Amino acid sequence: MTQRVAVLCLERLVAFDLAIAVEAFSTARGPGGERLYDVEACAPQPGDLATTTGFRIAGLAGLDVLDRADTVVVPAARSLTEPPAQAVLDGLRGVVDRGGRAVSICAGTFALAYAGLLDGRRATTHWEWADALAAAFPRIDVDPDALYIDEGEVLTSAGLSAGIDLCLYIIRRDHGERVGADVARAMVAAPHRDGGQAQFIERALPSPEGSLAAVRAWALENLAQPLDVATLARRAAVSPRTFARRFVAETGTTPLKWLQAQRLLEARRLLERTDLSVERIALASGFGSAPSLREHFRRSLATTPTAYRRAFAAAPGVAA
DNA sequence: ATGTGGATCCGCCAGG
DNA sequence: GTCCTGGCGGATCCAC
Repeated sequence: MTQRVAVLCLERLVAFDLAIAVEAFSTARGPGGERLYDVEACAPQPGDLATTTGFRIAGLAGLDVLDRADTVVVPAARSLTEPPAQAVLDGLRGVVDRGGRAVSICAGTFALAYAGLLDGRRATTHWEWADALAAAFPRIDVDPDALYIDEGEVLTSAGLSAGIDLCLYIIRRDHGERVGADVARAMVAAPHRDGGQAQFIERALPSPEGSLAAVRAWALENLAQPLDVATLARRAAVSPRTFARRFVAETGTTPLKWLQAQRLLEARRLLERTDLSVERIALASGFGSAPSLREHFRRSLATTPTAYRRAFAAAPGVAA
């Protein structure tokens, strides 16, 4: 049941990206406190490796780790201005060919690109490298604005902290909202970028001038009722046009998309932690009807609310 | 499955 | 000249 995660380190590694993957996956715990991922860092040559920040990293396993990995994560590395060794490319492709998945953080996307895993697919990378990626690999549909992109067996993320978002997303997809939220809390990361409720609870400082954070917090408390841009704009005391513009600037997404993402998270939370009917949960999370909730589940999670609950609900007797 | 009315989004532009 | 605002129109998306 424990999934094997290999973190593939290449010369002149970005240490932060490595740490993201290692911390996130090795922090995830099941209901009994057991590790859900077995994380191992590897490199083309076992042993040690240079980072971009002066020090070296030691104790890395060899590429044979890839042969038994369910997931391979590639952090950024400066050496990726050139294609990695053939054995690295073969290893990456091998993971996907065996039904595993390949994940990249930041410029690690280049490794997946060199391996041909991104041809005909959407992908993202650090904004600073997006143009170079698109130029070098015309068959890849590069989206420089996305935080991360899920193409099923291949997932890519933008720079640095977007790697945290992606790892949390994967954990949440594998093991449900609750396990993801626990990892986020342990890492003191936002459970979902600019989403989730915990980050707004007992906010110590007043929101910065002009910020819409207070309106988002209010929206989170009122997800069950119909919310439209006009209503939110009125609460922010600006025109709908200005509200929409600021919203995108602050969150990187549009009001409706954000709202739907928050409602989906709430629905997942309720499915995992309560026995409420799907209909009740649909109403409580603001989807209005069970069919609407089902449609959103199908589109975003490729599953149904009932199947989701069966997979992720806390075992009976486990405290909520 | 398809259509329809309404909301949303986004480029554009004028005004402060 | 610059930045931000807010209104308009059309394409698109969404819910029913």
